[in-house]
Amino acid sequence: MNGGRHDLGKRQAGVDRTRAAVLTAARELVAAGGGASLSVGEVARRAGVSRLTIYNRFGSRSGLLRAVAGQAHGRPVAPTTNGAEDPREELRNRVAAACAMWASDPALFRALPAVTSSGDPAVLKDRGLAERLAAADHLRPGCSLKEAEDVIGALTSFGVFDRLHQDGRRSPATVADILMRLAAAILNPES
Amino acid sequence: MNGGRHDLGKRQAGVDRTRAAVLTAARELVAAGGGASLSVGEVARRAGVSRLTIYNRFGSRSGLLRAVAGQAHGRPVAPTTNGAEDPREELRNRVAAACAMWASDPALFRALPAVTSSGDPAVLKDRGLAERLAAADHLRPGCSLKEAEDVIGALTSFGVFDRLHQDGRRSPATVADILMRLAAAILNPES
DNA sequence: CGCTTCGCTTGACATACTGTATGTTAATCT
DNA sequence: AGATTAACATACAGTATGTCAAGCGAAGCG
Repeated sequence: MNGGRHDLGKRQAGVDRTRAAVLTAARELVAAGGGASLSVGEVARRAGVSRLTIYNRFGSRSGLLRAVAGQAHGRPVAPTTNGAEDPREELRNRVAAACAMWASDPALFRALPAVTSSGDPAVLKDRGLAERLAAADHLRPGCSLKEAEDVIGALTSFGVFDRLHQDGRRSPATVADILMRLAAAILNPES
Repeated sequence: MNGGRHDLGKRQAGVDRTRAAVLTAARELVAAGGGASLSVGEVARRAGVSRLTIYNRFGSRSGLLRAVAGQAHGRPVAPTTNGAEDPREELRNRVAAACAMWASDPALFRALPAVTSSGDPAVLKDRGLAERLAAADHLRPGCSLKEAEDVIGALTSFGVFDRLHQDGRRSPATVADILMRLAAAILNPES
């Protein structure tokens, strides 16, 4: 016996559609500002499903919000432009990718931390980037590996982007330029 | 007529003590992580007052949390070391003051935005600082006034400090040094 | 001293949300 | 056909926020 597990077959499509509808509704409501004061019933009403269905799919209110956060942080906007030969080029790609991601739905990312109660989970944790910069001798003398990592993490965080983005008055590309000028503080000035 | 207002006299001390006890209890509970899931009853129990007293003082749960945020952001840690003659020195003081403030209770500031649902209210808005830097020709050529302001705001935000502070593994002074190196990106390189 | 004011308390109450339990319906798979 | 599963409705316990009414006690007033 396969554990009594049934093959859902055609019904799986309906299940996925239901799950997607719930996640979309929850994401919209979170982005609309109702982050902390979001009720499961409201999500159910907007998604056109029963409240119990949400509990069956996601277990609890926290589970639902965690799923929203996971979905938001898991969708890469840029086609993962890694693999550049020059680590400094990789850094620029990394900064640009972060800006593009945050710009894709600022309201959502602004409301998410109030919901997940765990700081930005290092959306794109590139621990290797700082090491590659150091290996290529591109780090400013006296700048430790840990400092480089933390500075990159801080500069690519949503909070920094959001302040520089200014509700769209600056383009994501302009923000990325500013961030790269700031990131120069950890780079080797010569060449 | 003074509106029939009674002079509280000695009782005013008790009122202030009650208010302070409530605010302290709420601040501790918020810092303890119960930011979003904080109940008025829990605060009342910890403060040793009635739940209704909190409603009388602060009107509502939101009012209480707003009072906590206002108190936290309103207490200057450094004796407002403004008035330096060199704007660049003023910038350093500003960065150091921000670091000292955030370091005074990181857990509280970490939990606050999840509660006030309004981003950091620009704790120390020094609009004049960027203008003084520009007037003294200390801004990097091509760096607009708005960019300077926003970069200063971003670098002195709690989120950036918290990432660099690393739960105390870096001292606030070290964090301030890193931030000053980053801030050099908006300063005029010559002299 | 009598009286009033005002902060604070207790108790009860209406409403809303979370999470669980029970049972039903309809669709799909074996 | 029979088993299985997603989704449904209803009801329930527990807890949260706010509101209302009545009362106590300390400090002020005449």
